Amino acid sequence: MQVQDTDLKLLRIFETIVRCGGFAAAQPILNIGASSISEYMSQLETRLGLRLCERGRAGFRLTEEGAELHAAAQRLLGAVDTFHLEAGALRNQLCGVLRFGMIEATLTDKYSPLPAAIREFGQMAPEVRLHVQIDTPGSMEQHVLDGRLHLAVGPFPARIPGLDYVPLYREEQGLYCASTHPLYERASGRVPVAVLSKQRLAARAYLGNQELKLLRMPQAAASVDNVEGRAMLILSGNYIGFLPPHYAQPWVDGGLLSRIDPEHYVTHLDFQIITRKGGESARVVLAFCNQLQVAAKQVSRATRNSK
Amino acid sequence: MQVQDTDLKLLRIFETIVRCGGFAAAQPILNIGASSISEYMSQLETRLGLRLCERGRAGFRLTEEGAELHAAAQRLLGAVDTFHLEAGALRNQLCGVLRFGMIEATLTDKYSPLPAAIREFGQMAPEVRLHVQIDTPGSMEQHVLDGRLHLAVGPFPARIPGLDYVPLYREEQGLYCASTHPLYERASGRVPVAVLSKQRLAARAYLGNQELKLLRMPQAAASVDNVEGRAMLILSGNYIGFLPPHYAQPWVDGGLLSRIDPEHYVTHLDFQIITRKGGESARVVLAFCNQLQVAAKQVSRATRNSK
DNA sequence: AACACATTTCGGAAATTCCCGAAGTAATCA
DNA sequence: TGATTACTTCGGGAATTTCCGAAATGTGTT
Repeated sequence: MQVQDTDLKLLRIFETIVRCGGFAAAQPILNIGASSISEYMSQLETRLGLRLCERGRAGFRLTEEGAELHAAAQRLLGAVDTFHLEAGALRNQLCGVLRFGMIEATLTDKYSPLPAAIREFGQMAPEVRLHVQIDTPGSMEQHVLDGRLHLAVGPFPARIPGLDYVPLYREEQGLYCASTHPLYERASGRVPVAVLSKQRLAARAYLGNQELKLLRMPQAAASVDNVEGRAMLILSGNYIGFLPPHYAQPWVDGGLLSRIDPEHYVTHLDFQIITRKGGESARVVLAFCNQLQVAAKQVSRATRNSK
Repeated sequence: MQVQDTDLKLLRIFETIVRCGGFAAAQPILNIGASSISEYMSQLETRLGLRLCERGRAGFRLTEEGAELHAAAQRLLGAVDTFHLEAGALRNQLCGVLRFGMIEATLTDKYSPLPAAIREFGQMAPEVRLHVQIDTPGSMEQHVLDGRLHLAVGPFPARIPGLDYVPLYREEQGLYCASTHPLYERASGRVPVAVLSKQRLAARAYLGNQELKLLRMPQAAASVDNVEGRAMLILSGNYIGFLPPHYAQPWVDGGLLSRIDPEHYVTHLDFQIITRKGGESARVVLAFCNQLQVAAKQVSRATRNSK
């Protein structure tokens, strides 16, 4: 096989099919007929000498090799986007596709600088298209390292050499329990650590044992990196867990959740920007990082004033 | 502009032209007519909206943007090669283009594991084509980081986070002066540091002040990363400097160079393999690294036995 | 068994790409 | 000044690519 110029098109088509989860779903997006899609896919498989996916009436499923090739294709297409950004920068134009990652449940945080930064950046560089990906910190670190993402925003407790970290803002984290939980009645008052440490905690895997140490627990009863999943476990009444207040508020208002001892159990998650070290970042990436930092400062100033 | 599939071909052509140093020289290598080359280049320039090079009877010269775009193109083409290696590995075949870098003047070193490793690797993976680049350590570090090279072999005194270092072998370094140098007559005997430190040293920039410290010198009289250039300065009679004995030997035999106090001024350069950290290295890269290590062990064993 | 659905195969028309040679231009060399 | 070199422009034919629709295939569903 030879990765020739034409193969880029095949890879792009493959990537879209995977993203859509099947030929049929990709058809309107690729805007070509079903027969063409089928032909391109078998062409790609022939070139690679690999079966990439099972398909047919039974449904669409990537083979193991298909999944790996998909990751490799994303890295390559990421490199193409990076080239595009760099070429645009040489023309003193900001254009191309900026790929960035963020963790979920930051949308409802009114202190998040992301919306403001995106608005400003969009006005400054209307030619730049954004590709946003919602993912876990660990996965985003990987993707920034291998070029699939240009940058990512989230809490990154580990410090990976090869990445640059820039502090951005903090998000408050409160400890919550459900109305059906034994602690619910006494939640608003003082709750000693000794009591807490006997509870079952739904912890975040990506924070390591940070949460456990704070609550003096030996181990987590459950670990979920997803906020929605964690909220579900807490709402079940079997677990306590940390949530961002802005996310928990609707349930607190509805009487389904209560914050446990807000005086004593406040922690903060430090949100950072990560970018790849070494590879001379395209100007667009720098511009966006800059916008993020400016927005973060504005938000924090506004917050202080309103207090 | 859009980086479309076709543009990869244009970039490849551009890269070849730059490597050849002109349209005319690239013509036989690309195997297409002069008119086609000209058309492709203006097509690329139009797409990018940039003038990439000056050409004409006056000679070929990259513009500033052209040079930057060339680097960006190399990174992109490097990513394509990497994809190719990864795709080949999924098929359990070792194929594609392996890009590796080395410093000059290791060819004449009979203790270098490179020739043996390349021979073995070539038999093991005949489908893999090698792209070899001779460069300075600093530049190779950069190129491994940004994906233009898969690995490099050389002395890397700095430890850059984001790179993996594997020790490979050591190269002896002797201190030399020319027959026209004041020290020549007494070179073979004991030469105190106090005398040496008054000499003018042709040092290697990439070693920092490592050589200077050894000789107790405040600063280098000249710095050249190139062995040939350093040899030239030493042969001029105005400088002393370190050279690998295998490289200096022909001049020593011809009475033009002499090694200074070999008993006391022996140093070693530790050659290492560098690869990129994090990006899951293609199996081919790992296989080649492995071959290098095996060859290094064999060479060192053979050396010990012959002593 | 009949049907619906997702994909594949096939043939072919339209569009595009590839690349050449001939003629032209501009700068240097003799 | 004229020859030479290095590239550019233009026209056009051959080859390839692109993509469609019609028919075929195979597999779950009813």
